[in-house]
Amino acid sequence: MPGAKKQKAYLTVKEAVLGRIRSGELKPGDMIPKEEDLARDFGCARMTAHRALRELAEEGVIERRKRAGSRVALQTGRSALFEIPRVDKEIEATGARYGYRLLERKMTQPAALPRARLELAPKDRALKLVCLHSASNTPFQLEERWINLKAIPAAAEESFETASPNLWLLNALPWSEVEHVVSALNASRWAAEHLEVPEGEALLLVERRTWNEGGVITYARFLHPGRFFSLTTGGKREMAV
Amino acid sequence: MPGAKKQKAYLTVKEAVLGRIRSGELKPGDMIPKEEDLARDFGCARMTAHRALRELAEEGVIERRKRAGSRVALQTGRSALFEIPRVDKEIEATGARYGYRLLERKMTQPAALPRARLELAPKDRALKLVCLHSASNTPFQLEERWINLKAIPAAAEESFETASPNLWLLNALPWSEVEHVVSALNASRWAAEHLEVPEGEALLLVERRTWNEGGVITYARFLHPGRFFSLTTGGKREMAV
DNA sequence: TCACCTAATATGTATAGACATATTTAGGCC
DNA sequence: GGCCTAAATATGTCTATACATATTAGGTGA
Repeated sequence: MPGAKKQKAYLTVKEAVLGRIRSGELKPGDMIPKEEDLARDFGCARMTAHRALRELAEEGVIERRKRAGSRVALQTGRSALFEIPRVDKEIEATGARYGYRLLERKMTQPAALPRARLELAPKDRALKLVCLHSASNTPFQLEERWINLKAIPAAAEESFETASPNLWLLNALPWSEVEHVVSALNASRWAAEHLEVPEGEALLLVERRTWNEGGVITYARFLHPGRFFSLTTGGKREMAV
Repeated sequence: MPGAKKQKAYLTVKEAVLGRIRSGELKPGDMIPKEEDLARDFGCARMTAHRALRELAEEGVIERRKRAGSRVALQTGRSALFEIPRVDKEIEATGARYGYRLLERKMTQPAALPRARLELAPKDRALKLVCLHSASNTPFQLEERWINLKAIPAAAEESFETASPNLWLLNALPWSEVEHVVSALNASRWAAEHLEVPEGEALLLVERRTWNEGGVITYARFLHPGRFFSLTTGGKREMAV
């Protein structure tokens, strides 16, 4: 064919199999030809067919077992992946001006909930910060953060007047594991004032904990007006081609 | 070493590099040895080192460019991945009894918002369903769904009295693309009654659209009491080993 | 019949070598 | 100096082959 351009062989195989699944020719539970057959059919090496199927398995489209072969995955309606956008990038992407303000900074014995999240002993102290992120002077995110000083003593020396805790911690820490939990709650009087919304307004709450080898480093609560913030995924996005 | 068990070579390389990043030895922006050197250092083939680095790149830990080499990724605080659990599985996992009830079913010209989401013409009709999912008689999820009958005429014949639209559509459709949007909103009187929460309570709203080659098949709004439903990710989870 | 062993089979990992591709560097020309 | 070209280089893909590993199927004997 004149217009046909050469494609990566493993993508050719991958898309062919995916196409047969999407068209309905192969239904959930159906067997997929074995690597050897695919290789023969498409005129490629088994390793090439193997890569195609491996990626489909990593994406959850098919399920594979040694000796038993490969089948179309059963739970098509399985978990969707979401992304939490970075606040500053998100704001700047819309053309708005990103603003940051430190509202509170104190060394304190955290309340029961943050203390439990930080896995601290009852009398331990932590650094509490409250910050407001805004887009062109409109409040966008209210951040409450507790930092475990035993994990990063250096944080006690930092004012956080201009640098957001998030950025500072990213530079200060070598690496870490993260946990996120998303839920909804009604705006307290305090949150409502800072976010400039009515009391009781529905807010999206993102809680984040970050770990080191040593234990929990920081626990943060991000509050967003529901109308401003959403997590999105998918959107007719095709597989990477 | 006596206790040392043989590990997959590509994981040995992958974890070694990841360890140097986590320990802080390699910081964001730092160069990573080229595949050839890693292969020599670890006594493996270049393909093996290649796979280790490829996976790290797929996970976003490092960034790679031809000729320019590989570096530790800059934005460590980048997007987190979330999972939306499947309602029925989620409920049954807690030991509770999953319940489903159809509250409403009618053929209608959808309101402006759902019509726009379905990308329908002004006079087009769609099938509207309202369903309640519950866990041991406690309302858990209120589902409003619109189905594009031009995309699946067969839906008009289905009562949906016992089978939830989600399951029915999964069986009826060959394959599809999906978009999700998550946000928070205050419970309307109507939603509050069905979910048995006070009016104005913060709810988590998940909107979902599903596509075919033909276009949008269905648009659904899932409402959850904020206290009941949360999306989680991470949780000190280590890389797949 | 059933427990157990063995063979067959499909996927999983590893290797070495080849060529393709993108990008930077260096050289040469004006 | 500025611009173009060519070489150098690191990653990306592909092949062919080999062996490892998990699982199923079949057979064997108590």
